[in-house]
Parts: sequence; structure tokens; C-alpha cells
Amino acid sequence: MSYTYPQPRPAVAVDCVIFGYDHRQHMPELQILCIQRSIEPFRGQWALPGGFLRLHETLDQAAARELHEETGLESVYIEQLYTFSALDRDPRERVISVAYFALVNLERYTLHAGTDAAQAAWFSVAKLPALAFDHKMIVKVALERLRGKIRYQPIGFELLPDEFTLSELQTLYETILERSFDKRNFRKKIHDYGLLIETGGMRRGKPHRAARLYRFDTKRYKALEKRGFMFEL
Amino acid sequence: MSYTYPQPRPAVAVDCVIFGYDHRQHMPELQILCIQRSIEPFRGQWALPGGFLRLHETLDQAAARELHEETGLESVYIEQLYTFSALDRDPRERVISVAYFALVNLERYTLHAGTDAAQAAWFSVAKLPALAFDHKMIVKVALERLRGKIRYQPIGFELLPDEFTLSELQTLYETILERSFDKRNFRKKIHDYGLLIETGGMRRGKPHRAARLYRFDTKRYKALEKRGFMFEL
DNA sequence: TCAAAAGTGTTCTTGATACACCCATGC
DNA sequence: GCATGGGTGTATCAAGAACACTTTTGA
Repeated sequence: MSYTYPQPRPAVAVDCVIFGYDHRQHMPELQILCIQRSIEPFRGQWALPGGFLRLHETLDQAAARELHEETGLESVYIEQLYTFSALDRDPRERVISVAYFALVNLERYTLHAGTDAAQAAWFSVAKLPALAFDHKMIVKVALERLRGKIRYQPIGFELLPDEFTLSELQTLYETILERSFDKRNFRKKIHDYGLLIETGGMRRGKPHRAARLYRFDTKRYKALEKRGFMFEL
Repeated sequence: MSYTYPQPRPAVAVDCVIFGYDHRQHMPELQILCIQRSIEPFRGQWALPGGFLRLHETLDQAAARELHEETGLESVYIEQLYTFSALDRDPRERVISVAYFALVNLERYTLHAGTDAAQAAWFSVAKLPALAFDHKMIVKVALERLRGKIRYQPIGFELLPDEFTLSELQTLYETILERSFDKRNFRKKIHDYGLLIETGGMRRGKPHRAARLYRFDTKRYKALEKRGFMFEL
């Protein structure tokens, strides 16, 4: 059998579930960036940022490009999630979509008006609007992945500033996992892993005791990881 | 902005990492099905079974179809792994590949001569030949996924016959995870989960005491799973 | 001085690990 | 009768869970 050029091809798109989190809020919520579509199909509806793969770029590059184009963000945590391929997921024609999820610390980022006439907005995951295509399902899979992964990989730090307090870290976990942790047990566990470095700084300005600031010790984590160490919260 | 038909498109392929396991072997090994390519590129080299996505099928269907065409197997465990998109992964042209992994119990399956003039053969994961394209990397990712997943999801049973002994189950875990378990602790843990049903049958025919046969209790597992239960080995 | 979150240890319970001997079978 | 794996329980250790009060800060 000779090489048969595969004639009819699906279009290949990349869609990004961009999770945002703001530790400064009193009751922080996990948020997702949506854009309001300015073109058909689903014109006027909210959807995940995304676009078509170009031939000169990898999927990772396409996802990073889309994220940059639609939000201005660069060098944030992003990873491939899953590839969706239902036959009718796009009414125009056959499109498969490689979904990514990204984690954004909202302190460093304030939303600029959407780039190409599209409105962008953050929605709490609890109050997402109706989404175009199969994006509701993509969000569902992304949430499951995030919740599963955050418990045994230190990706949660991507949602916080470089320096953070232990309470901020605990609230982050509680928000994402939708459960509460005992303060003393949480702190003991975190400290016992030895993965946080006290910076010496303090978080002040609130009408209560100031809190110590910490940084995540990436180098130490990577070293331990190579020796088969497993972090688990 | 109007709908811009995305002109240059990559071809979309599906590749399958088919894991095989035979509990009847004395020292079982995890194996992978490879096919010897009869066409260019990489003619004569070993590769993972795969082919191009057709427009009328989903990726899951394409993976199942490829698996069926190249092995005759149907209704085995199969799940999407990752989508690979390096620019030069196929020398012909731009091809992205959605990789799947499947689990096959080799007792129920003996390899027929390859379908379309291609030779198919099982290789121990420890002694894989050189593989075409980026298939070596795909296998690496599949192995990591299998090893990670088998510890907290009962997919290992897919590699055993419906009825199996506790020693067979233990050997399966030891083989895949490349570590040993204490026999008494292993059995206690398995029993405590209450997910095995004693069938009453015995595995005989070996020059030592006969062993009790068990079935995995899928219904009970699914019920527990919905209530947030987590199995972990 | 008050409200609000920061910070800190001990006890108890549970699950993980380590470990050795008798039993049944086929040859 | 012997070699081979099947089958069983207990004691120890480590990690997880439960739990309450004092300290510091800004308003």
C-alpha cells in the first residue's frame, strides 16, 4: 500500500480554559476567562478563547499564541488537556479541538479590552454563562483535571504571587477543592515538606496581625521530584 | 471578522499504544504491539499501529477502528492519551497525532498474521525495537500514564481474565509498577476494599495448592466511585 | 478596646509496613 | 515426599485528623 494523502481533513483548533484567581478578594473564587464571539457561529455568545492551528506552529505554541492574543498574557503555566472530536461540535464543518488549560494569577493581570473587537470577561466557575460549541464540556474536563492535579503537583502556586502567606495558600486549596482544611494540620504538612522559603517580608495593611510571606522553593522541588519524591496535599 | 476557512490544515492521525499482558507466563512482562511498516516513510521499521482520522468518525472511533483493523480486537479498554504535534514528527508533511492507549488481556487474544501485509508483533516494554516517527516518546508517555493511573483506578483488571487469582493480580501490579508488594498486606488491602467477588472456582493444574478465583465487582466500584470513594494501591 | 486573622502542640485514630509459618497440589 | 506457590494474623510505626487558645495588627 502506498502513501495515500489523506484528502478530507478536519480543521484543527486550539481552545484554552484560562483559570484565574485573585488572592486579594475576601472570598476568592476560581474564575475562567471567556470571550464574547463577534462572528458566526454562536455570534454574541460566550466561548473559550481559541483559534485554528497554523502549520508552522506546534499545539503548545498555538495555545500560547491564542492566550497571548486574547489576553496579552505570556509565560503563564499552560498544559494540554484533551482533544475533543465530536462530529457535530462545530456547525460549520468538522473541527477537532485540542484543549489546553492555563493558570493565571490575577494580581499581575488586569483585563484589557478585548483585542479583536471581542469582549473578554472573567466568570466565576460557579456562575458560568452558556458557552458556545462543546465548551461547557471542555470546562468540566479542565476542572476535573485541575482538581485532580493540584493535590499532587505544586501547580497551585501559579495562581498566587511569588510571595504569599500560608493562609492565602490554604484558601487557594480550599477554593479549588471546595473543602476546608484544618489550619494547624495544613501548616504542619506544608512546613514538613520543606518546600517553602520564608522571605522575611510580612503581609501588612489589614486590621489584624501581619502574616509572614513565603516563596515556593522550585529548585528543591525539582531536585526531590527526580528522586521519586511525591508531594501530596 | 468573518469566518475564515482555515486553509492549510495538518493531517490528523491516531496512534495506539496497545499494552498486552499474559498472566499465564511464569515471569509476565508488559508488552506493546508494534507493526512493521510496509510503506514509506520508515518502511520496514517498527511503529505503533495507527492511521488517519476520517471525517465521519470521532477520534475514539478512529482509535477503535485502527485497533480492530490491525489486531482484530474489539471492545477492549482504550482511552485517549495525548496529542503530539512536533513540526517534524512526520517527514512527509505536517501530521498531528492523537495517541491512545489500550489494554489487552493476551489470554483471549492470539495474534493473527498482520492484516494488510504488515507484520505485527508484541515486544516487551523492556526490549522495544527502534520505532518510527516520535513513537518512542508516545510509548514513554503511555507508560507513565499507565503506571500513574493503575494505582488509583482499577484498570489493571482489563489486563487479566474475568476470573483471576490474588497472586495473578499482585504479579500484574508488580510487573507494571516494577516493584514488589508484601503478599499479606496486598491481600488485606484488596480484601478491605471489598471490590472482589469470590467466584467459587479454583485455579488448578499447577504443582502446588490451588488458588481461589475472583471477579472484580464493577457495579460496586461504580457505586462507590459516585460517592467520592477513591481506591488506591 | 475591639474585631479579625496569624500563629502554635498534643492526643488519638487510622492506615502502612514488617514479618513467618502451615497448607494443598501435581509430579 | 518434595518443591512450589496459596493462604493467614499481629505488632510496630508513621501519617492524618481532631481540637483551643494567645498574639498581633489597624481601625
